[in-house]
Amino acid sequence: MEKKLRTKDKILQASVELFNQVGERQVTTNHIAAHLGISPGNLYYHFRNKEDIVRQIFKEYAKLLETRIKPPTDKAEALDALASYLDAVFELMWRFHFFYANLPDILSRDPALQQDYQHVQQGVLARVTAVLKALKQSEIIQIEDEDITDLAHSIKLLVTFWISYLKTQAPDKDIDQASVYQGVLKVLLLFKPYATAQAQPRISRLQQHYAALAGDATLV
Amino acid sequence: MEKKLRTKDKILQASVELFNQVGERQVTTNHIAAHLGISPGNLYYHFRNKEDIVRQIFKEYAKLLETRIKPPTDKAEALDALASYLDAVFELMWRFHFFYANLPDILSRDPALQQDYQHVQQGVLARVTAVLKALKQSEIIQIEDEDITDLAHSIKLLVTFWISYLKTQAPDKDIDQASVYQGVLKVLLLFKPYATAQAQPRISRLQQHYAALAGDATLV
DNA sequence: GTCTATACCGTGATAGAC
DNA sequence: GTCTATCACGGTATAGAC
Repeated sequence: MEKKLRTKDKILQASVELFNQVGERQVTTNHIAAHLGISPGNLYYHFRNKEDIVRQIFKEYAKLLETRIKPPTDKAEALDALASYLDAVFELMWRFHFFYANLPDILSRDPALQQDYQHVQQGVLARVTAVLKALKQSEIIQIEDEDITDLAHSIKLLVTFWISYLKTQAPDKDIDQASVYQGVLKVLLLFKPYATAQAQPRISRLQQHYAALAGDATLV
Repeated sequence: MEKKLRTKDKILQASVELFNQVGERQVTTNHIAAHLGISPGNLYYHFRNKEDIVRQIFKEYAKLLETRIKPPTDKAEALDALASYLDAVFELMWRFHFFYANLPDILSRDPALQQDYQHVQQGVLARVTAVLKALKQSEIIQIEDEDITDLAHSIKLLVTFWISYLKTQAPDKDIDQASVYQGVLKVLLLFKPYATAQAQPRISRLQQHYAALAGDATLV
């Protein structure tokens, strides 16, 4: 199956790889072509320019986001919805972490991508809000309605810039799965002060689950 | 007084101006020189390269940070210490917002700056932690000791990337003072769930204070 | 200290042969 | 579809005159 990738797909796949490894900004179309052993001209046959490549990668990302993060269906288990949400966040953050490492820069160079991004983000905000409301309804957290949107934004900001934060704190250390899980853990900690007494143990268990995956790495 | 600026200082001052206006990445040494009506060669007489300029600007920033954010002296008024801290954060965020708009990118291009930054950040973390402990001691917030460091990191992350977050949400809107104050307000909201019942009204007042400064702008 | 002129290089992108 | 040229451009940086 892998052998049957068309050049176009190989370019996309190699791009994600290189972007994640050394950062989107540092990777040029020449690098991508060289990495694949094809000519720059060939790359330009398949894509108009580098932005075009990034945009298509984002499309793939957005598609995954949509399929993986479903709105909570039944009110039965809000905490399960949260967990599945966190898993999805982790997966996407890891798979496309180059994107998270320099988001403002990437967006500022491509108005079209900006549009797409903002559209996706509106959906994300709605879903986060929905999860929060479900958690409140299930009496897992106790929060005033007017604070929900703010908390949702805080969560979104934390998720969006967790990788960037890591890079500012320890630029030499490569991003690995454990460090991404640390971000998931931090999100959980934003909830903690809102947790009801009865939900405390369940949240603690979730916390331990992700703590195990995050390893014992400590921030500098 | 202004007229007596030496060329070197004029370059620094113009650089900050341009960086804030259009972003550090887009501004070249040529732009800076042209903006001042001097030759590129002249600029290179005063600075080795652009990184050198950015580094010196950071030094100025770090100096201000140190003089403006003093560790809380007496335990008498922890909440005052917090307020003065928030004011200082605002001032620096506003004055050097180009720096906050693309931190990972700027740092990744200059290992020397990275070093300086990390050193400064260690001090910041210590001070935030000290303020949090003082707030706990004054019974303004209620928090477990083991959570303090995590909260400090969350606050630091929020402050560091607030401008970046704004830019991802609404890239076309220019950063103004009100939008920076919205970030200050968000920091305050991170505290809210930890506030003791007795401190609630005082925190609310602080909140209103910054809300007024932040205007009624709403996030997209 | 300041200028002009210039060399150098990487990047993005295209034309035209195969 | 793919390759081999090849270019224009902009940014960095330096040399040498004033």
